[in-house]
Amino acid sequence: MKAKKDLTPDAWIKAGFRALTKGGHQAIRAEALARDLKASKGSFYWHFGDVASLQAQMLEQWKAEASEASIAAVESREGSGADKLRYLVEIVTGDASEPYGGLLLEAAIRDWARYNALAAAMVNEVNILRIEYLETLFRQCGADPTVSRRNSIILYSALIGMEALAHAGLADLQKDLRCLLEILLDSA
Amino acid sequence: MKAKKDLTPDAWIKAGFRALTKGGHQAIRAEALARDLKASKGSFYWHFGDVASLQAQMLEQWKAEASEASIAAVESREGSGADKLRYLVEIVTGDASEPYGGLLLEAAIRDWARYNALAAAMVNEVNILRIEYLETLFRQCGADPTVSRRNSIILYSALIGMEALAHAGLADLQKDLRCLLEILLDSA
DNA sequence: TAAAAAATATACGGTTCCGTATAAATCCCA
DNA sequence: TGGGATTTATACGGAACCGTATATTTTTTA
Repeated sequence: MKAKKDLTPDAWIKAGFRALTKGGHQAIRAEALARDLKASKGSFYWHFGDVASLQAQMLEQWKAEASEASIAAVESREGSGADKLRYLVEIVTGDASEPYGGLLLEAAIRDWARYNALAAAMVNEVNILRIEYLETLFRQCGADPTVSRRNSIILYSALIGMEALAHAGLADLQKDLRCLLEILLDSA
Repeated sequence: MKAKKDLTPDAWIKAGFRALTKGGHQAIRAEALARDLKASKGSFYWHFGDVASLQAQMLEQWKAEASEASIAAVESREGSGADKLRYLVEIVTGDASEPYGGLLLEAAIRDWARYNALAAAMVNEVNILRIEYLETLFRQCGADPTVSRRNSIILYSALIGMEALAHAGLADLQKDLRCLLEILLDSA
């Protein structure tokens, strides 16, 4: 009468993200995930051809969500470009649901991208979309295209770098990034 | 007539840094390093008790060098605080002059720190020293302590983040960081 | 309700690594 | 030049993993 475990591919993908966040991309292993799900790797290999296939699906899923989530939240609000930028910073740095929001996962994926071409491609696509979106917001503040692009790169870079410092308490992600935003908005 | 290979501990440490830069911290493995050095792992285990011991020595060595190299180069020069900051940005983004392969190695160690307590401790120490040094330079520019600290964190964070973007050509490390520095210097 | 399909479990051979034990080579020096 | 110390190589057992092959169980359906 034991129920089938009903492991969907998505359950494995979620386990993959857990492993990735906790142990880095090398921790995404069929047998380790099976242990996590209290299943056997036979089950894993029924759903996926190999580990690389799971990883590819993880990256696809991340790309789809990472590109849209925050942007959609900001765009659903009315306000000036500066307001949207401020709100975006709050969302991205606040995000109390998970510890440091998706930033821990983001960092793990960024690390992954250093040693894997597919991950690098995905991260690059996401980076481009986000920077382009930031550009549009800075332009809405009246900055010219060159400055908008520069500001976007600076703000986005600082977010990435601050996350690493914030863990050790060296930076206050929310406060420091907010501060940088105001400096950039004033510098035009 | 074969000469003894005369592998010093340092040769293994250098091989460790090569592996780290190329494949991440998981690539620091006794047998892999032995292959790289065309030696056997028996030799490795004569010099080191285990892999963790090699890793610890790598981190110690990196910490010692990373804390001093750039700072010493800047301090050997005469000039205002702003001049020193500009020169520091040039040096650090120039990459080629950096010991141990520069920013790529740094990034690999930062990744390592996410999953290893000792690496995290070392990176934290280095971060603190660097940020404190940046603070002194900003104060020499006339900024008050609070602003100096904020600027230091922002500049340092942006360096870390931009390195990731620069690989894909999304950022021009030297140009964009130089630009940020000027914005920070003006914002006071 | 029995056969087919779907999902999971187990068993296997192969690879790579770890760390130890032991053998072999090389160097030093008395 | 020969024996002890140093350094490197080889051989071993054990662990974790991959991917496949083969049961076994559960669900569906005819």
